[in-house]
Amino acid sequence: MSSLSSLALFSGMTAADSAAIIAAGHRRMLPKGEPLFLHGAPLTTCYLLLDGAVRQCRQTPDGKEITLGLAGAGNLLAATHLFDAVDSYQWSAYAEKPSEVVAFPIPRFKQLLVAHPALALNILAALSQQAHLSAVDAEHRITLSAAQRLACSLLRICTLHRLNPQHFALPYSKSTLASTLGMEGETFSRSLKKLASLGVHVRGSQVEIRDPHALECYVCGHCSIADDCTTLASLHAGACSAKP
Amino acid sequence: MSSLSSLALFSGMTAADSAAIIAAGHRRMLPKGEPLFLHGAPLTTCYLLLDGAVRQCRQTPDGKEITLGLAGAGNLLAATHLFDAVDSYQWSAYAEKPSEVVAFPIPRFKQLLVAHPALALNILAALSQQAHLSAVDAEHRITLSAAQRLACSLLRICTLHRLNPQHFALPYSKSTLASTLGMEGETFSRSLKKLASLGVHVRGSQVEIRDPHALECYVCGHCSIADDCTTLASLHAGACSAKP
DNA sequence: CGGATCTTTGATCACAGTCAAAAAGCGTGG
DNA sequence: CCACGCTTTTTGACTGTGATCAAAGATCCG
Repeated sequence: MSSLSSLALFSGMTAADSAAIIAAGHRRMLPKGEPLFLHGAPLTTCYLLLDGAVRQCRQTPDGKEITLGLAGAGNLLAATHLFDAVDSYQWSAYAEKPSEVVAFPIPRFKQLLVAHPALALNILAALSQQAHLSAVDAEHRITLSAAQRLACSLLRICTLHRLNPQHFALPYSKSTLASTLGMEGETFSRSLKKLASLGVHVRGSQVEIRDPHALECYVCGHCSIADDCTTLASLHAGACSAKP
Repeated sequence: MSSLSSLALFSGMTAADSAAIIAAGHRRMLPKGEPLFLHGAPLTTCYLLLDGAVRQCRQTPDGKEITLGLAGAGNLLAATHLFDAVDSYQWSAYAEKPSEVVAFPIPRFKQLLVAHPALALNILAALSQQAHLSAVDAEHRITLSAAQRLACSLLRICTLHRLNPQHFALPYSKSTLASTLGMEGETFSRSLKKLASLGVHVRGSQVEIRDPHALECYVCGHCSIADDCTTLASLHAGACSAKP
């Protein structure tokens, strides 16, 4: 990794400290599609994702799969289990792209938490933010249509990856994105169609959002947390705007 | 309150310590229907619910209300905001029944956290558990039908309130329960009908679950976290079984 | 070029939301 | 004890959305 210090997990820490923490784990490459851990397996290790992407999911007894979320570089995986009183993984994690992780035995990582209070605080902040996001997500599933959720997701992708909404490539396959949004591939495809009238044009993985503001009106006017939406805030701040 | 020590928040602490914590806040009675705090208001206070029930909810700009959850005695309200970096409440809270709360100014409460590490750990455990529950809930909304979610909720009510499934009274109005489950009153009513064929009989607020095990099969066979379901575990342990 | 996977399109269906109206509870006051 | 008005719950008819199944197009990669 070029810069560990850019990871939120290490914010407010010295380069020496973050390097020492990384050194306490084992680096490992994970080919695409490989599991990092499996639902129900004994809980031994938590992982810091340095590069790539990991999909976390769960299966019901009757065979349906639910995608819980997609983790990117800088995310800590199975972090909630540090404070949980469980002894097995509560879901599975698979590499969505070839990924690089650092594996920490959980007891070892707990020692690190004690030794580095800033690390513990960063993790708490991340967990809290994540809880926030999943609450927003749950609400979206109730109040928004599939097309609106898709639109929200497109905007979020732009801000998160610092992409230019006027022209960018989807960072994941459409079916992966669909499952992240909790919808079927067919619905995803049809929803994209609906957004065409709002100036969203798609060819393959290339996306063009003619008027991000129009999309925003289409979505955020129905969202109860629009006031505190980080995506919205950075859109307005021009974090991913093309026009200089 | 008869016994503070029975609250999960104070588990592992001396009676003197928990009394001292309580003494740091202001006790207050809240009549039914009154707001405890409102979405968007400046974040000043967190609350410990000693008795009664509080419904937490949010409104979308176009007027829909989403119930986030129902808190009972022993719950800490706005606790996530202790670790969040927000300065206003992210949702509203209203007394569902006449309730008794202890109000803590947030800076004061943070001091208490430092002074009583056990308190901080209990709160973390509660937050973690709550995150877990809301994840389960989100999944249920995707994978289960309204009738199945209702059945799950009935079983959970029995275990949580230590009620006898063969004969108990609903602790909240049907419309409140419906909104907790994220469904309309009409759907709730119709779903109750569907459960009749599984031995669930309702007259007014009196419920009779002839065969809890049958209900369990109806629900949990489709749930990906059935293995680790606390409701299920206590059902099997006979925590609320009538037969001695 | 050929085979595999991913995506789109079409047709159909089931579920829960909506609107409207009837029925059941419930507390109040005569 | 009953009649009254109010709220909550139930029932009915209808609608919209997204899931499902099936098949046709794209796209990718050897």
